[in-house]
Amino acid sequence: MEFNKLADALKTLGDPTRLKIIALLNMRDCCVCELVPIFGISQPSISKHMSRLKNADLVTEERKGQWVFYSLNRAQLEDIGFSLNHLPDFSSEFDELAKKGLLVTCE
Amino acid sequence: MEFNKLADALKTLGDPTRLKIIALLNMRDCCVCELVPIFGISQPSISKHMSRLKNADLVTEERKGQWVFYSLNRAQLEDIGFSLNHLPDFSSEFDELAKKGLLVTCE
DNA sequence: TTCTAATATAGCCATATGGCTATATCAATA
DNA sequence: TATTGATATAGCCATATGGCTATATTAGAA
Repeated sequence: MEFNKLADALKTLGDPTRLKIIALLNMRDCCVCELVPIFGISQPSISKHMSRLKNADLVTEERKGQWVFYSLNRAQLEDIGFSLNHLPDFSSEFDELAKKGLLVTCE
Repeated sequence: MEFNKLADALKTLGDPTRLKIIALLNMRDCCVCELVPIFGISQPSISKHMSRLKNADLVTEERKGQWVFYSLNRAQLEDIGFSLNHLPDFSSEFDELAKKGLLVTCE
């Protein structure tokens, strides 16, 4: 792992929105349209965050039909020495989504 | 650990200069006048970085005579889930300092 | 007390960043 | 094919950031 890439990965994690996205992905893969109502910011803003996370190799993407699902790259998180165990539990966000019928289940 | 403080600590680590300072402090406590020649940036710039690291509780300071020595706050690094084991070895920087007679030893 | 070395603070500037709206792209469906 | 829903990209704007110089502060030495 090149040093500047390590620093960039940490900087990328160091934004509250992106860090919470990481915490959410730790529980369940997500697509952009699920994250938008959770954060209450615009779809392009979420897309930009995902792009940045992807660029730092912290997440991977997989298209499923019209959705793009994002997953944690746990190997990369391991490589930069970051442990997910210290992140808060945001599972209630998914309960909220489910209540509103906004959970996207695929396959 | 409050979530925004966690994010701020990661963001603070995510600057190459500060991350290298953390790696250096992992080997040996340092004062500002040692870090200046290592990084080749101005003394106020180093001071500002130390101030930011201190503000994120990542380091502590202790004045010893005219010097201020900075130490890692290992408990805080533990709390944010960051492991020092993945940082490169920068011990040669101290060898260089020693060669130039710039190592500050106190007590 | 006066001078010097180490450190911190103030304030400037160019760049990066995180939000936004508008628009393009891509996949599924009518 | 035409439309609709999901996502990405382009480009704007206000704020944060990391460098700098100038200056203040603090501690030790002359």
